[in-house]
Amino acid sequence: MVAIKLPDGSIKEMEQGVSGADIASAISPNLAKAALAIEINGELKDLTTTVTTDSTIRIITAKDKEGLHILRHTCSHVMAQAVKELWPDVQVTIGPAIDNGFYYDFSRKEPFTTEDFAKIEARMHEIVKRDEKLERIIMPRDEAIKFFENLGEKYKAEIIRDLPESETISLYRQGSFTDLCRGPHVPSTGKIGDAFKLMKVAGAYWRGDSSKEMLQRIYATAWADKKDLQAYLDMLEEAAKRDHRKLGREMDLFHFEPEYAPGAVFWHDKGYKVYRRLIEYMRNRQEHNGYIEVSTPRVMDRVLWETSGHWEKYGAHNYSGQTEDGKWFCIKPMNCPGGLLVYKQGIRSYRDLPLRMAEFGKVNRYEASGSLMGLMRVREFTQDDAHIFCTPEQMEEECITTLKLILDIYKDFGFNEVKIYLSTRPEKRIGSDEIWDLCEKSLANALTTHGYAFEINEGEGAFYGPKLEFILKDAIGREWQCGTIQVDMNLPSRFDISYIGEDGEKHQPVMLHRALFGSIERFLGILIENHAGKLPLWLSPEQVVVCPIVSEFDDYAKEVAQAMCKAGLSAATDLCNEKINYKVREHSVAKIPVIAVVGAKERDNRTVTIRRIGSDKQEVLPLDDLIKSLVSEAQMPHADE
RNA sequence: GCCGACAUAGCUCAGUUGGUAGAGCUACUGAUUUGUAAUCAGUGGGUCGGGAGUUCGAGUCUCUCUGUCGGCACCA
Repeated sequence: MVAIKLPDGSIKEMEQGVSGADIASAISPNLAKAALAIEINGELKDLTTTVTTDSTIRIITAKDKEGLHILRHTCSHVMAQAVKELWPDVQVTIGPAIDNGFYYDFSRKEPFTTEDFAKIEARMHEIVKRDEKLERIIMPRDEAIKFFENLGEKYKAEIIRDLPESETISLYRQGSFTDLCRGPHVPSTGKIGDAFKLMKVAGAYWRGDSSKEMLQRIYATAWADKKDLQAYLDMLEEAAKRDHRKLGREMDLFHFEPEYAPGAVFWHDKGYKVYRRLIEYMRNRQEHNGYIEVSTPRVMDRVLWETSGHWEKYGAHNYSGQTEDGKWFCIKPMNCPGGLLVYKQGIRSYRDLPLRMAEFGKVNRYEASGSLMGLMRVREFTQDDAHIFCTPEQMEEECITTLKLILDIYKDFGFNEVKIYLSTRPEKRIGSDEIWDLCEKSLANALTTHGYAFEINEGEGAFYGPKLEFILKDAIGREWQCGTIQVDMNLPSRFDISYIGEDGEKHQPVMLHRALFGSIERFLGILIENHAGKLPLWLSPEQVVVCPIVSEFDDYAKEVAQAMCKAGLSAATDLCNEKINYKVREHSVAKIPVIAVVGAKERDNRTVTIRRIGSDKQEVLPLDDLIKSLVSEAQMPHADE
């Protein structure tokens, strides 16, 4: 007998060799039906796995995060099976579960079309109905390679060849389809249900390597039930409505000129107001947190980037050209050399450190055409950049101070959930392993000792040093990378900067790069999507529009708007000859935060009826009170620090 | 950059098997003076992304360039 410990703490004595399925049945028939897998001593296993020693177990269903993941993974096998049944000459590669669903990469000459989706889905439903058992097969490596080669599946054979010798080779078979897979999987295809949907087809490189051939990836979404599926589809629809490119046009914030300036923003009056407001906010926060601000040239000699090492790595992505005198200039892709040259003016003492040097620098990078995306990825953008020069001893504290400032600033924009990643040394890098060890450790230490949770992004650091990355979660759960703090062990030596220490000797300072918004353009895009265009009052380019019911009240409307403007609000009037319904619709679409309506009642009582964006409630307020409360609401956070 | 889809009026889109471009909204003009998401009527607006080819004839077919979208790769 073995002792089976269940999640509620109870212990069941069961026969040795009892399977996960047996345990589920012993607990309840409903659980047996819902069971997808079993967790034995923290490890996820197939339901057919037998328990031979005393163990703590948990039966996994589609209600569990892990269960859904397994269901999606099996669903990807079902999709591959469907594709193989329909087009036997297609080769299969990999098909993992991902957030919200799964994908599978296929190798096939003809492109899959969305018309094929209906066929594939129909076949998948058929396979689910067949309720084929998934069988785990362990195979010796050579035999497995031969097995897949005989099937003509060269990608699978390649994967097995590259697996470490120690790895057990497991295959999963359902009906006529067998796939190389670690597992675990649901016991039979019937468990998948019908809450899945093929979403899109896209290209993807074999093994994620752009030098290798391109495969066809089919993305699909899968859920425990139809209700969850529908909720997900609704969320996507909601996200599409928030698309900043669409809202940017509707709100008259900015536009692009794909022909003349691909990937560069033309800010309109209103959009530029928000842009300036963001800088104003950041400038204020920086000034109160010990920063100085500089401005350095946008066009500088290419030699600077050769010195920094960036030319070698990113030369092709720079905008540059030769002038008549034979010099080769470069539009700056980053602000660092400018900052360094400012630092190098005069002799720095340890007393000057930490020196926090900010710059709202406009930079240009020739990003790959396929990577451009609205405001989120552009070829010309403004960094809220800063370089912090400090002594090695100050580094940890500077990191923490900066980190605290970042989190505090995000809060002002309503982002309370922020993930922190520590990105460690990439394959291609400079600097000795000892220095990398030191920098990575001190970043990790700083986080741990101050109680910040973080995850490691293996190999994702910059070539010159590790970095912390800050990822915001927006109102509909999407994640956006914004701020970063980077330790630079490259530039201080390459530009030979120094400070005079207490000992009277020259020392090399540590250099930190940090950006909190990251790019003003991108951050603004994120704000638009997060708020679905309904920016908070303090960021809104137009805060109030005053609409008279009929032209008789134009004068009062003007008076109201004037009083508001005088109080520092941005208020306009809409005196056009339209019904109030039309005006309300018009300004709601334009996302004006406050629509103020005035008619006889209002004029006679010196009141205003307001309607806030996103609400259909009306509120009547005395003019003076309204102005007072709007002025206070429109106050920029920390304005009075 | 790579794979796929797409590019028609300011915006959203229609345009049958190739036969010479259409709607709604916007804009403009007029009427209407209206109490919380579209008042009515009229008018204007397009070398169908650029270039080349096939054809008697191309928005429609082919090639090419540019760009956009969805991914991949990249992201100092």
